[in-house]
Formats: sequence, structure tokens, C-alpha cells
Amino acid sequence: MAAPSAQKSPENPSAHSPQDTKLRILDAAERLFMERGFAATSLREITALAHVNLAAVNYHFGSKEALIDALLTRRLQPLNQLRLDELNALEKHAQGRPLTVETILEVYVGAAFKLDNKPTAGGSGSVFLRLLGRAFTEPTEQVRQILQRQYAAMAERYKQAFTAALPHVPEDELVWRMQFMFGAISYTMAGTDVMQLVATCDLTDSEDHVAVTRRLVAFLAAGLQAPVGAPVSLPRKTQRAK
Amino acid sequence: MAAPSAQKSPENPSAHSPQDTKLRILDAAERLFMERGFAATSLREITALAHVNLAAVNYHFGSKEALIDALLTRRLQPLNQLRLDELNALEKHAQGRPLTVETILEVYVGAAFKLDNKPTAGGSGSVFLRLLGRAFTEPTEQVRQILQRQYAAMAERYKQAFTAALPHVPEDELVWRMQFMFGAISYTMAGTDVMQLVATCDLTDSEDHVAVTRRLVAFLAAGLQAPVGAPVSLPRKTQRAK
DNA sequence: ATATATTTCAAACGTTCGTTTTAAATTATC
DNA sequence: GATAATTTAAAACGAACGTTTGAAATATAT
Repeated sequence: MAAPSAQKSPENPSAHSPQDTKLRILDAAERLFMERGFAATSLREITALAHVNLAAVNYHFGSKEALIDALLTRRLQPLNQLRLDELNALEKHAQGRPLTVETILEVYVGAAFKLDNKPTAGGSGSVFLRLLGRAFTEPTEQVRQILQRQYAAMAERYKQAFTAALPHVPEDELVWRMQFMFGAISYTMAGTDVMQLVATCDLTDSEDHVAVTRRLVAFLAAGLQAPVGAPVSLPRKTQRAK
Repeated sequence: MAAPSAQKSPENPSAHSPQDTKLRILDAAERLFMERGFAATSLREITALAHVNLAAVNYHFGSKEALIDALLTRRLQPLNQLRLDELNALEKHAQGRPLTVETILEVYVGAAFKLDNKPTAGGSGSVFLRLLGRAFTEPTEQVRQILQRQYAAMAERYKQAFTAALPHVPEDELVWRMQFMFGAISYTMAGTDVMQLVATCDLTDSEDHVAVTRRLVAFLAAGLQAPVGAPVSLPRKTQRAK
């Protein structure tokens, strides 16, 4: 009977602080949503992992949908704000001269890893980046609207910067290339690695962050700067040389 | 009482052929899984859209998991087989000379659109390509294993081809770049377009296929061929010039 | 210390899920 | 045309889901 639980959470050794129920729910939900997806994760699994009562989710957030919204917003708002701020600071510092594509990409990708090392609550690691990669291909209208709301202004701002850095790329081509870019980034962040090609590295390691960033920036910079127009070499029968 | 249903399906005007229940289920499941994801789609929705009895899924496939397996396999097996065959034919035709990166990419991307225009059953359109893009970020172990099984040999084969086409890119770098490539392709195929940047084009149009393929190949070819090693220009304070 | 507001808790709500069952209908075989 | 095998059909199964409820517990304020 005596000697009660000095710590209630096996994986989070801090005891139940008075008001951290919301944070515990958010962190547990983040982890489980990342591992199993939104639809396949139940509130009972989340509250069990967070060591809170089942009804706490509906009490503090209102519904499962509202929990997802709060969960995505608390990470995406600072992330994309940081991306905007750093890009603005860089352009101000450049005093009119256009930034290089590599610089813009480093800011964009680097911001994700930066916030990843400073999770809002304790010890979330790179959980959210993987969840974010998944969220980009989520079919539900709700998640898509959240992402759209959180990304619209930032994407438009970066499109401006890329336009200045890539004067030879017309707008419709740039828009497609940014689409390809978002795909490569989000898939890398998701870290699913279906092919089992890059099995060795996990993005949790901070040392790997700079290596992955360097590789990703080099790849994307080359892709964004690719010559436009000609379909390049076609060894098959190309009747018109153009 | 008379004049019964000459056609039982509103969106598929053909009446119930004797034995096409399995195909009707597969097609309906493909569409709904694409629209809502695997976990969020119920067998009741699928059988309602297919105009078959609820129990038909368990009778013909055994379980929902087995249905997903059959659904992915019937498309992925021919797709990746085509990718292998066409790459083999091209290398044979080249007689020892290495293929260009663009050629390899055109075969890989083009194969997807080729099979997309010839769906197994009637009128599936580009449903499966979008579903496939989603499947690449699916968290469930089952889907990941199916993809891994269906992609392993093909990915290894293309890695060989890329190695020959990119002699200056070391293997670890190539593996990462293929990761980026798969991300860009699958995200484009998924057609989620969270940013609403490319809202104008839908991949259903066959004419757009060649345009998207050209853009995608140009982007990826440049990325794969990017110079390796140097982190390129860093306008910030880089103390070591290296 | 008393009263008020906030938070936690166990239990149950109605619904929907994947699956199973049993009989009827259909198709194939002789 | 009778018999056997296959497929369809309606109904129900237990389990799990998100959510709600109302009372106990805790924190806050007077």
C-alpha cells in the first residue's frame, strides 16, 4: 500500500506534474500517430501511453480531430515561422543581391532539423519530422487543410526567393520543381525507407543531420537549376532534332 | 415489378457478370483506399460501391489485409516487371555502352504511366498511381513489407544501371539520391498537392503524362548527376575553405 | 476554512468495425 | 434433370471505436 509510484511513467521518468496533461497527450499522440497513422491510432492507446484518463482528450481538446489539429499546429507554426524569418534575415543581409539556390535550400531544410533538436516537450526526438512526412500524403481533408493553411504563405514566399535565384526557370516549371522538391524532402523526413537502401542512418543522430542536409541540398539545387525546355538526350529515334 | 435493373451499378453501367465479383471488389477498394486511406476505409463502403455483398470480401480474399495484398500485388507485379524488362531490353540494345541517366529515368517513370493507361479492369483511370504514392508513406508493417517485396529486385537492378551511368557518384551517395528520387516520384504520383501550387493539371490526362514525365526526368537527372563532395557556396561565415 | 472552479476518473453510451454463420441461389458436372 | 460444388445473401457475432456522463478529487479564490 505504501511506497506509491514516485514516477508514474515508465518511459518518461518525470512524475505527474500538476498541469502537464495536455503536453503528455500531445507527445504520446505524436509518437503513436507517427508509428501507426492517424486513423489507425485510438485514443485509448494514446491515453494509455500518456498515463492519463481516456476522457482527458475530449476534455482538453474536444475531439480526436481537434487533437490532430493542435498537434500539427504546435509544431508547424514555429517551423514555418522560422523558415520565413531566416529567409527574410538572409535577404536583408544580402542587400538586394539574389540568394543562391543552395542558401535557400539550406535554410528550408535546416529549419526542420533545428526545431527537431528542440522539441516543445521533453524527449520527442525526431518524431514530428517523420509524422510530418507522413502527413504530406494523408488523404483526409482535415489534415490537408491544416497543412495548406500552415504552408501557403511560406511556400509563396520561397517561390519568390527561388524565382529570383533561378531567372532562367519559368514560373510553371518552377512550380513543378518545387513540387518535386517537397516530395523528396517529405519522403526523406518520413524516413520510411521502403527500399531498405539507406538502412544504416537514422535521422535522430544530430551528426547525420548535416550530412543528410548536404546531400539533399546538393541534389535539389541541381534539380532546381536543371536546364529547361529540351528533353535532353534521347538515344531512341528522335525524328525532330529541333 | 417488371422492368428490373438492366444495370445494377450507377457508375459502372455493366450489369453483374457471372464471376467478376473479385474484380469489382478490387476496383472499388482501389478507388476508396486512394481517397481515404487503408485504415479509414471500411469493407462496408467497399462492398457498397462494388454492389456486392459484405461477406464477399472475406469469401474471395479471406480478410481485409489479404485484400490489400491482392490489390497492391496485381498492379505492382506487372509494373515492376515492365520496368525490369524495358531496362533489360535497352541495355541489350545498347550493347555494352552505358545508358544515359535520362534514358533510365524515362523508362522508370514512363512505365508507371504506361500501365496506368491500361488498367486491369475497366475504367480505373489513374487511381492506382495515386494510391501507390500514398502507400509509400504508409506506416503499417504489412504494406511496407508488400512494397519491399515488390520493389527489392527492381530497385537493385536500377541501382546497377545508375551506377554505370554515374561513374563519378559513389555508392552511398547514389543510394541517398535514389531515396530522394523515389520521394519526388511517389509524391508527384500521389497528386496530393498540399501546396495547391500545381492545381491546374491532373495526371489523368494522357497528354499531361508526357509533359510531367519530361519535367520530372529533367529534374531528377540533374539531381542524380549533381557534383559530389563540396557543399557548394556557403555565403555565411565558413571559416574553413577546405 | 469555506465556497467555487477546474480537473480526473470509472463507467457506460450508441455506433461501427471485421468477421462468421447458416441458408438460399446459382453454376457446373454427370 | 438430378446431384454436387460454388457463390451470394441476410443476419448476427464480439470487439473496439469516439464520445458522454456524473460523481469524486484537486486546485483556486475568497
